[in-house]
Amino acid sequence: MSDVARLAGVSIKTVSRVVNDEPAVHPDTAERVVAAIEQLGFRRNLGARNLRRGSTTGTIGLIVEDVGNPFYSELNRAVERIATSFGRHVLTGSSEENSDRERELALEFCARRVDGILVVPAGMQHGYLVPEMRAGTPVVFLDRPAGDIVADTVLVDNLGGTIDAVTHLVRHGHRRIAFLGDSPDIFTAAERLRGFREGCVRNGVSYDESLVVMRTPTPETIAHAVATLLTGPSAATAVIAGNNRVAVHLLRALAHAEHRPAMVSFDDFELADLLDPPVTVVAHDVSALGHAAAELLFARIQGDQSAPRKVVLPVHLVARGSGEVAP
Amino acid sequence: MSDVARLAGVSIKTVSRVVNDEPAVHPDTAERVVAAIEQLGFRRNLGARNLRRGSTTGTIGLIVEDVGNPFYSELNRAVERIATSFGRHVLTGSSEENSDRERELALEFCARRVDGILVVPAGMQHGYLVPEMRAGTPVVFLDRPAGDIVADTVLVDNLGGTIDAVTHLVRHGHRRIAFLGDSPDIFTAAERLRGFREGCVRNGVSYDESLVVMRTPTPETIAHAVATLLTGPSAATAVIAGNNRVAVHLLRALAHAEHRPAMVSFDDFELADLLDPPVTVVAHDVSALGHAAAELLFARIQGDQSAPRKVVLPVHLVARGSGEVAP
DNA sequence: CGCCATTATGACAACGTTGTCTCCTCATGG
DNA sequence: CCATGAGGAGACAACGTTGTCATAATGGCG
Repeated sequence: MSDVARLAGVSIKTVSRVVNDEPAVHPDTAERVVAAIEQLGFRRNLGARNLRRGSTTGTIGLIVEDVGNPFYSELNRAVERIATSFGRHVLTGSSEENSDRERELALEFCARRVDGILVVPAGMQHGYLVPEMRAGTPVVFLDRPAGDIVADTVLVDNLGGTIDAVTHLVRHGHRRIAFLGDSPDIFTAAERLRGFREGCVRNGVSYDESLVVMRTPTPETIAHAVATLLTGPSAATAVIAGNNRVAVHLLRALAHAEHRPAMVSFDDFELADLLDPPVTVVAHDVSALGHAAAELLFARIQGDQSAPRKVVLPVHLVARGSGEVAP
Repeated sequence: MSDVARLAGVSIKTVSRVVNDEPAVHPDTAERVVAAIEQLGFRRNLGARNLRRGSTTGTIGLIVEDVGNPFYSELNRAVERIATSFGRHVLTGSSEENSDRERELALEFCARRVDGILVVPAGMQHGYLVPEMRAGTPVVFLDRPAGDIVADTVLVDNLGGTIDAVTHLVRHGHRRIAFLGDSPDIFTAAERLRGFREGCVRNGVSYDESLVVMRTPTPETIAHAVATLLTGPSAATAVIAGNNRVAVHLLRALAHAEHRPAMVSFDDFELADLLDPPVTVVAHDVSALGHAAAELLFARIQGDQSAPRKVVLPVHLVARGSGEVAP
């Protein structure tokens, strides 16, 4: 800036006035300054500006499990859309389902003075965020709740959705239903398992623990579950996939089976409607989840001091055929 | 920091020493300082730190068309992985295929003093980046080249891949092949169209412009193209989808047709292998694209001054069945 | 016992901006 | 001809850090 000032023959304050469109600068002076800026390729340093003005940095942090997972990238997009409408940018980070990494990212973002943080938590302990929140960085949890602190949270109806899935299958005559979920350490997985159990109870089907597998979905774990639970004379006649990753691996594991059992997937996923038969899913609006959480975050950023809110978004079962297969 | 200093009864410089793990601080003093930091929830301001040290901000910018598109989110993930290994964070932005928005994002990122920028360009004019690059912000273009400047670029072999697709279809007896591509303003779309034409020539098939549609893929535009080119007695017997968006819309438009023409998609996509018949694709390694571009960017950030590089990554045709349908 | 090297600490400036205050000039009106 | 005020511009401090240098207290050694 001082280079620009020297070249234009003015003080740096005048340059500052020009770049900030402040009034009371003579047009001729402004023109000289603009020319100098142009010539030197000057771009003001936003970091210094924010420091001096004590203003916000104009960024928010988003921590998810994996920005490459279509579920989270849709979330990312929804958040970005809201952020842009508030003139903010988004710093993203993947926790890789590792609570240390989550913590590291969150604290790093705070040190960068983001205006707020959206977290899909990996861990169950969030006490480390209390000082940051007290210091004025709002935090909103989404998809999963905070472990041990009270904070704004936006969830989907995991419990109800899974109950619906069970009910749907039972209505189509199934009594032996398997449940393949993600690691039970993950809130949504545990909650959906709870829904599965509750669904069994409500529908008068005995809950059979031997038909449940809760493990991080990989081609191997799912293939093994298929071999154990969905093969042979005592196989389950229907299966519920606990999330989109499980569903995809499950479909692949079943691709060459002579008979695909009835199936419902929690989470919709692209092309589910084009498979044969199309996959019945418990769908939820991922964009709505991102929107709701981001809107809540910006309300906090703009000073909303009301009590922490907990929002639960509805889900709905989309019957497409795979759940209607007779036992 | 001064609050911490006061509470600990030391100077702020000593606090600085403690938070930076500098030697020559008495253990007792350090302990008092740490306690004060703990008590006040102090977190150092990285913005101020970077300003004073003149060091990098530890962030890189990534501009893509849409962070929610699985293609770009996989790219995002690959970039993040490299960035993390270099201790950097990623600021992302979606240009929405709008060159003004791309420019706005890029200049904003520069003003934030990111260490470098990765751009999947939306526009064809990038002169605006020249001053920034001269000022020391490296820029690497990926998936598409810069419009009117010389810069590092990482592309995939669009031309060769589409030629392969045509060859594959011709080998299976097709002579009337349709091509559905994205808007011809997009480099990759134009390049793939060029590959289509070249493929026709090389395989002795007459290039028929009436079998080509180049438009932003939406359910409507694709349905219209299907009605026009893939229906009726003079319909093409095979079709090439110019990218994953086109492919998905195309599959949906064809879902209820009595007969699905032979098909090859440029870009692989999840579940392509599980459709009936599985979709033959021209696959390229999106992660490799992101990795290569990010590695190149970090080489520049670390001072590599060699001439701008242009990298073209190979693609390979994955035959799955949909391209093997007889005409 | 005095000197020097070492250790521990603080004062101060600087990073690149912007807010506040002050100063100067010139036109206007009485 | 002077008081008034508006318009234009600069000096200076401050934002929260850290690098440089200076200073004070310690201990070892001749």
